[in-house]
Amino acid sequence: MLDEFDRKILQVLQRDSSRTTSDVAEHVGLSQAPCWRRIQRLKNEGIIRAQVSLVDRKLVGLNAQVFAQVKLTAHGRTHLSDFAEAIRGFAEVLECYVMMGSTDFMLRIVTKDIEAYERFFFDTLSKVPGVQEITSMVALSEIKSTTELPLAN
Amino acid sequence: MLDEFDRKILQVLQRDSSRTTSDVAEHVGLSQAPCWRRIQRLKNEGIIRAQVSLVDRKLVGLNAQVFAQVKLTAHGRTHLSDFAEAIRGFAEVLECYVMMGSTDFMLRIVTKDIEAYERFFFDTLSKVPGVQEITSMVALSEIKSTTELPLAN
DNA sequence: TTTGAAACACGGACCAA
DNA sequence: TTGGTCCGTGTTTCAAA
Repeated sequence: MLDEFDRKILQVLQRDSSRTTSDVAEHVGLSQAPCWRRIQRLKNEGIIRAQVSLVDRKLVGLNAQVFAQVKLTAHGRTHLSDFAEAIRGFAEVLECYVMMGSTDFMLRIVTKDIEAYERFFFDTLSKVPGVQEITSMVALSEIKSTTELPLAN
Repeated sequence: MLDEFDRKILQVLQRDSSRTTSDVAEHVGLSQAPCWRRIQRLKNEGIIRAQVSLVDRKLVGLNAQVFAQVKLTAHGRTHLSDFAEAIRGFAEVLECYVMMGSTDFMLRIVTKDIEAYERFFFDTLSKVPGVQEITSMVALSEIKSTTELPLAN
């Protein structure tokens, strides 16, 4: 579905989407027009989902990062979409995955500091209907954090 | 450090950075030139770290997502930067955080399928010097996944 | 592949609050 | 100091020929 050109285009753009079409074209070994058409197609097909600015977490004062493992009650599991809906509404939760195994969900949560997490934990997350147990794991520092998917092949 | 205008600009751009300066300006209640100057400043100060395209993981055939908790040996912990260096070199590892508490690291890993993860696990991750124990947690589905930091205030 | 019109980024000059 | 309003130049997009 993706040929070598597409992959190279995506590799460039998921590193820096501010580069011009001709710049990308030169880098992947195409001329400007066909490269532009490919990028359009990748956008139309949803393969390029969005083009966003990445903001430095620390520089805007969001110093706390916590992973939370959430278990639902038996009743909560039968109303999973309610839980999902609630989670999507929390700006502090950047990621939430349904997990295989003993814990039901894995969340990555970002707040100003640990006190702010504590408030989010007690006032918001623990009050979501169906939540049985939450295990919080505080991240101390970041070794790697990227949005680049591994597209090499 | 960030006033109301800056915050609004960042909110818009971390959702869609393809919008034009005048478009952003109108949205935040500024005119084009001062808005442009602010965006430049945010880039220069590193608050806007990068501008990237987000690629749909499933549509490019990366179907497996795994969280791995890694513990190091006592010796490994004294050579933490070697471990960090190795991790940064693995394209499959999108995120890696140093954790507080019993597990040393939390990794988010993306591969084509579970078999590919298995290979990465045995052939690569478990062979990194200093690694003592790895607990793998497979993610089944995604409830939320965003790069938008919570900037409301 | 080339071309061209329209839109846009970029950045200076200058004034007003 | 920061925003507003001009202005021009050069680049980029995008859809034609």
